[in-house]
Amino acid sequence: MPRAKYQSIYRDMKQRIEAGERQAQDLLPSENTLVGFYGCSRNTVRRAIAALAEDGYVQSLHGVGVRVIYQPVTQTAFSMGGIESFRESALRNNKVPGTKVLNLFTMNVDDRIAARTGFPKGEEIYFLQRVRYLDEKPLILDLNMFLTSQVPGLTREIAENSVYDYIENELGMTIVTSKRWITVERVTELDEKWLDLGDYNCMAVITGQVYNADGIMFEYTQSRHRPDYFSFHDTAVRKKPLRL
Amino acid sequence: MPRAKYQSIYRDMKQRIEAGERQAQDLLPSENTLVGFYGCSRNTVRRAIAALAEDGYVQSLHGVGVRVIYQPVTQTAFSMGGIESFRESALRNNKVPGTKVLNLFTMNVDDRIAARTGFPKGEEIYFLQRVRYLDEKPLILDLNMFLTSQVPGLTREIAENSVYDYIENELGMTIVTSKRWITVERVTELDEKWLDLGDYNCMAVITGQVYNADGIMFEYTQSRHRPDYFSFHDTAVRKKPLRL
DNA sequence: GCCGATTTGTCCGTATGTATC
DNA sequence: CGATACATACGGACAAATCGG
Repeated sequence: MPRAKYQSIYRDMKQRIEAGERQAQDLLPSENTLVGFYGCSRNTVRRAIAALAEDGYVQSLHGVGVRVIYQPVTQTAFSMGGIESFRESALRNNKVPGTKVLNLFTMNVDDRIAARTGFPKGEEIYFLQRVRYLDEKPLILDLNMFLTSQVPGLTREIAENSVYDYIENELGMTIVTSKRWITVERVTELDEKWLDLGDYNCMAVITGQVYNADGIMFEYTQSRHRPDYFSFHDTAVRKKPLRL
Repeated sequence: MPRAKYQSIYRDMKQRIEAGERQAQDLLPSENTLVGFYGCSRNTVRRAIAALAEDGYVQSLHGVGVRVIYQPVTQTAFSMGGIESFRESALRNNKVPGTKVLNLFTMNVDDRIAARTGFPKGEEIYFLQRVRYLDEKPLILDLNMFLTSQVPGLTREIAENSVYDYIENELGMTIVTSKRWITVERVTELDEKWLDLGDYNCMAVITGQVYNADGIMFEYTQSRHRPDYFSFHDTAVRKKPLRL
């Protein structure tokens, strides 16, 4: 699968850390040692290490070594990170995913939608609304808009399973980048109608734009989560000590 | 400041994009062209491009080129991204920051705090609670715990300004990695006491652990945001099309 | 459909700088 | 000071994807 050498090294190192071969605070073998172990150049080892650092698994310490900072997570709520489909996230969290399609139709982008989503006015889009279940509980209200020119042939049946699976495997499109932002918004009538909210009057909302390999924004998403089952994870690396 | 060549190239390219020299959808000059322009090796150009891609400014397209996908953001709410101090974020968002210290004392980590934060039991910590203002409005309730062994000499005065500034510039400690997660929680009495919440019964909560260059988790943070002024941004790159 | 030019992706070897101990 | 380890940079080679003729 990972044809690139640095990727297989990255995966191997990652698995070793997850397996507990190196505990938090331990130093990895030096880069030069790893060069010998994996039979590759130092550049290649460094790429693998850089990828682990981005995942928050290790951190490089100049003149010292590479320290493991990975700690197994204690999972509670449904967590999302990276670009993942609902199905992928659900399975990663050991939940049984379910989907009910509320609406699926095509329409043209008007001024209001153009301003909100960033789609060009006049473009034809699919408008898709779904309720997402985890272990039978309705937790998420999803709104998706796809450019029909980019995602043709979308059906209710596909929407009930994985649209991303369809996009990537059937249409052969490559999803590359997504921009997302998280906000907290008031519950709407739709939220209350389809989800079990108790007395919460807020929802956790993930809004996003997804770009394909052509650099075209082909999807706009809004995912409204029940607050008590929402968790978003992130690891960040401080680049430059900003001076203010 | 950026002594590394690839960083100054990164900054230059970034500024040019922000200045509108290249619009979204445009292709950058090819890597080889940039090698000539900046007088460096191809690897160095590629590092700068990789950094721009992580920022969501460009995306590389195999066999095609590097496409600009940066679009100037329409700022509404207060946004936080990367590892930034409150002051840094506030200034970046053109707001006037203010701080009121509610509590600052030392204590020892008990079982309950150890379980919640990940600090070792028995360690001495600073316990700091603050209200954060933006343009005079109380919007954020901050809770910080610092290992006193790592952040000695913390005073009320420092807490009223930037603790991070103190840590990095006075103590000379380098902040490297942070893990954060975002959740939505019910309002507490403290939230209601110090913030103007209207009838919101939820808060956006950013919880995080911060590691220094020694790989020691020296800070635990909980930042409780008023929902209508909360926004968290993220760009993600899909690495491998997961097969399920 | 094939071929060749262009462009990005991967990998290597080497040299030098810099931080730590 | 010297040894070790990571950081940066260069130059070259080949692979893989894209696009036009």
